[in-house]
Amino acid sequence: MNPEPHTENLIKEKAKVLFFQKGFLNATTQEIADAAGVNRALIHYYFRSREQMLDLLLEEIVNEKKIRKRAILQSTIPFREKIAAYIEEVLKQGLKYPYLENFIITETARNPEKIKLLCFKDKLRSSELIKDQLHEEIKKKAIAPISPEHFMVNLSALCNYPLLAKNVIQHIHGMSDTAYRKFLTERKEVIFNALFNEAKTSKK
Amino acid sequence: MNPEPHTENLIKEKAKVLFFQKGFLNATTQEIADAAGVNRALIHYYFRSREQMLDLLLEEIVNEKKIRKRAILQSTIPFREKIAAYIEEVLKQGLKYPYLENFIITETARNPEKIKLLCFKDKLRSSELIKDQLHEEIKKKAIAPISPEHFMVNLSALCNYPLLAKNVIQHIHGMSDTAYRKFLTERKEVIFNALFNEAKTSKK
Amino acid sequence: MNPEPHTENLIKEKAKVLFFQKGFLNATTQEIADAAGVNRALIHYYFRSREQMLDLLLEEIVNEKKIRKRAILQSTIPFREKIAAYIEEVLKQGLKYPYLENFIITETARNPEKIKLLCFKDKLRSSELIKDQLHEEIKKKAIAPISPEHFMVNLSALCNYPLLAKNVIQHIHGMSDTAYRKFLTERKEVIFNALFNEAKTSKK
Amino acid sequence: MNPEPHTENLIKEKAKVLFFQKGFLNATTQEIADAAGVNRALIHYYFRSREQMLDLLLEEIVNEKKIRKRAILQSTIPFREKIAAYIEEVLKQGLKYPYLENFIITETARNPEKIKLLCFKDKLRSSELIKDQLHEEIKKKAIAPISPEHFMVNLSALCNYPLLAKNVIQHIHGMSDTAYRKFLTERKEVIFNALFNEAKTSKK
DNA sequence: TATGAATGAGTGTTCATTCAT
DNA sequence: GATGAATGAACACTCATTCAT
Repeated sequence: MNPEPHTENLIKEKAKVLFFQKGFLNATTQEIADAAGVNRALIHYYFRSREQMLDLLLEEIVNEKKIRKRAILQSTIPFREKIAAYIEEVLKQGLKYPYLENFIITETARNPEKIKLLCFKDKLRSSELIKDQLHEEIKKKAIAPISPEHFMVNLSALCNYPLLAKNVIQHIHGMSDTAYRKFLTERKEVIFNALFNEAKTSKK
Repeated sequence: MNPEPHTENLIKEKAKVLFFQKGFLNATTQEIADAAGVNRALIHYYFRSREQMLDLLLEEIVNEKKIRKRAILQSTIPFREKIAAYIEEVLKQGLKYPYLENFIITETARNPEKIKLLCFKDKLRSSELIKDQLHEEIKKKAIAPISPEHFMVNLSALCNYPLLAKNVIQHIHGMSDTAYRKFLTERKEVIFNALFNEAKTSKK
Repeated sequence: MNPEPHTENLIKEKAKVLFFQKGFLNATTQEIADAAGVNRALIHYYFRSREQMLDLLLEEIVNEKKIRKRAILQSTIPFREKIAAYIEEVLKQGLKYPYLENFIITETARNPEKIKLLCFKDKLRSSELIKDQLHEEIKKKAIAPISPEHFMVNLSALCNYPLLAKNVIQHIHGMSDTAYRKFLTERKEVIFNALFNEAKTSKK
Repeated sequence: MNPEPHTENLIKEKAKVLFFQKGFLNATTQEIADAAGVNRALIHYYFRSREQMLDLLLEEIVNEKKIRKRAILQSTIPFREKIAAYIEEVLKQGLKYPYLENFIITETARNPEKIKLLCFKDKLRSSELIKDQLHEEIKKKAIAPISPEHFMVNLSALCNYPLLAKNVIQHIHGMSDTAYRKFLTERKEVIFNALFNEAKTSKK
C-alpha cells in the first residue's frame, strides 16, 4: 500500500524507542508489537527473529551515528572547533538514545563476538583520525601530553556517562528533572574544559 | 571467607561474579546454581526469590563501596591527595565488579523506584563533601571554575566508563587484553590530569 | 456445540469434567491440556492463568445452575409440584457435575472471600422465594412447621450429599455401580417424602 | 523425655486441625510443622511421608468416630431414642472436624482404592444394624416405608451437609456466625422430624 | 501483508523428601 | 529425638517462534 515499507519502519522505530530510549533491555516481542500497534507475528515476518531485528537496529543506529561523527573528525576545521563540534554531536546523539551504550555493553558481555557486527568496515579508528592534530597541539603546549586513545576515551566517557547514569546521578545529587536537563546543557563547556585544561580563558 | 554460612556465601559470591563481573545481567538461577555447584532450589532456600537475592547483593556491594569512598572524602588530607586516593579506590572497585554500574542503570530503567533501595541513608552527598575544598582550589586559581556536581560526575565518568565499555574500547582501538590492562594502569594519572588541568607539571 | 471458538470451549469442557465431574480438585494444567489434546501453554493463551480459568468455569456453571433453579422456584405452579420439579433439577445438575459442591467447599475454605464471586447478583434468596408458599402449607397443616432456611438446607442436603459421597456410600453399603445408579433413581421420591412427611400416601 | 510420644501426638493433633477442622486440604508439611512448632523433617521421622501421615490420621479419626456411632446403633434402647442419640453424636463429631467428609470425598476421588483403608474391618454395615428396628417401625406404620440404606443416607446427609457447606449456607441465607451457630443447634430436632415425619407432635 | 492459534523450550518457584549431624 | 542443609520432581507461567489462513 505504502511505497516505503511503512509497517516495517514503524516497528523498527518503536523498538528503538523501547530498547535505546526507554532502556527496556528485555523488551518483549509482544511489548514491541503493542507499541507499534501490530500483531506479534509480524515481527518475525519482517525480521525472522527478535535477535536479528536487534542486530539490524543496532547496526543502523551505530552506523548512522558513526557516519556523522566521522564526518566531523575528517573535516578540515581547526582541532578545537572540531572537538567542540564532536562533543555537540555525541551529546545530541546521546540524548536521542541514552541507553544505546548501555545496551551494547550488556549485549557484548554475553556475546563478545557481536561487537564485530557493530563496528565492521572500520578502517580508520577515531583515535587515528585525531592523532596528528592532537600531536600538534601537544607540541605547541596548547594541551597536556595525552595519547589519542586516552583522549577519545575521556571524551566518550565525559559525554556518555551522564546520559547513561541519568537515574543514579539525579538521585545521588538530588536533581529534579529540570535540574538534570540544565545540568546537561552545561556539560558541553564542562567537557571541553576538562579536555583542554583551560577553563579560565574559555569562560571569557 | 566467612567460615560458618559456607554455601550461602558461596552462592552470593558466584552470583556477584556472574552479575557484576561478567556482566550476565540475565543470569539464570540455574546458571548461578551451576556456578556454585549446588541445586537450583537452594537459591530459594537461602534467598526466597531471585529478586530478593539480587536486592541483597546490590545492597551489600553498593554499601561496601560507599563506605570506603566516603571515608576517603571525609578524611582531612589535602584536596589533591584526597582526589587521587578517591580515583584509586574507584578504579580498584571498578576492576572487581566492572558491570555494577551497568547493572544498576539497567535495573533502574525498568524499576525507577529501586534506586532508593540502593542509596538509602545518604545524608551527605559526595558533592557536598568536596564542596568547600573545591571552592578553595578554585579561589586559589589552582583549578578552573567548576561546580561540585560536574566535578564529581566528571570523576565518575572518567573512572567508570572505561571499565563499563571494556569490550567496545578494546575493539574500537584494537587493544589486546594486555594492552587494555596497560591502558587501565595509565588512567589514574590521566584522570587526575583531566580533573586538575595541569598535566605538564605532573609529567615531570 | 459452539462452532467458532472451538479449542477454547474444548478446554473449558474438559476442565469442567476433570474438576467437577471426576473430582480432580488439583488437576494440573498439564492434565487439562492432555485431556483436551492441546499444548499446556494454550491454557494461558486463552485464560491467562489457571486460577482465572477456574473462576470462569465456576461462574459459568454456578450461574447456569442458578438460573434454572430460580426459574422453577419463581414459577406459579403449586408448591409440591414446584418442589418436585426443583428436586428433579438439582439431581439432574448434580449428576452432571457431582463434585461441584465439594469443589466450592474446598475452595472457599482456603479463600473465604471467593464465595462472593460465585453468588453475585443474588437479590432474592431461595429461602425467600418459597417463604410464603411454605407458610401456607404449614398453616394448612399439610407440612410440619419448619423455617424456610431449614427446609432449603434439608432439600440441598438430601439431594447433594448422595452425589458428593458417592464412593463412601457405595463402599459402606456395598453397592455396585448399577446398584448405586438404581439408588439414585429412587431418591427423587425419597427426598420428596422426607420433606413432606407423607410417604404412606405417595406410595400408593 | 515424655512417657507418651509427646511430639508425635502434637503433630498429629495440629495436622488434624489443619486438615479436618480448617479444611486446608492441601496443607503443606511446612504449614503442619509450623502449626506444631517443630522442624519439617520431624514429620518424616515419625510418619515416613506426608501421605502415610494422612492415612494414619484418617484411620484414627474414622475409627474413633465409627466405634462411638456403632455403640449407639448396637445398644438396646428404643429406635427413636437410638436415632436421636445417633444424630446427636454425628453432629457432635461433625462440629469437631467439619471438613472430614469433604476430605474423604476429595481423596477418594483421585484414589478410589483408598476408601478400603478407611472402612476396613467393617463386618456389619450401619444399614444392617438398624434394619430390623426400622422394619418394625414401618410395620407399625410409625414411619413411612423406606429402605435402611435411604434412611441412613438421609440421616448422614441431613447431619453432615450443613457442616460441610458452612460457608455456602452462611452466604446464601445471609447468616452471621452467631446465626449459623443458632441454626446448627436447631438442626437436631429438624433432622429428627424429617426422618420420622411427625413434626407436629414433636413440637408440642 | 497480516493475524489468531498453537507450541517447545525455558524460568522462577514450591514442596516432599533425604541425609549428615 | 531433632534439625539445617540439600535435592529432584513437579508446577504455573512466559516467550520467541511457527503455521495455516
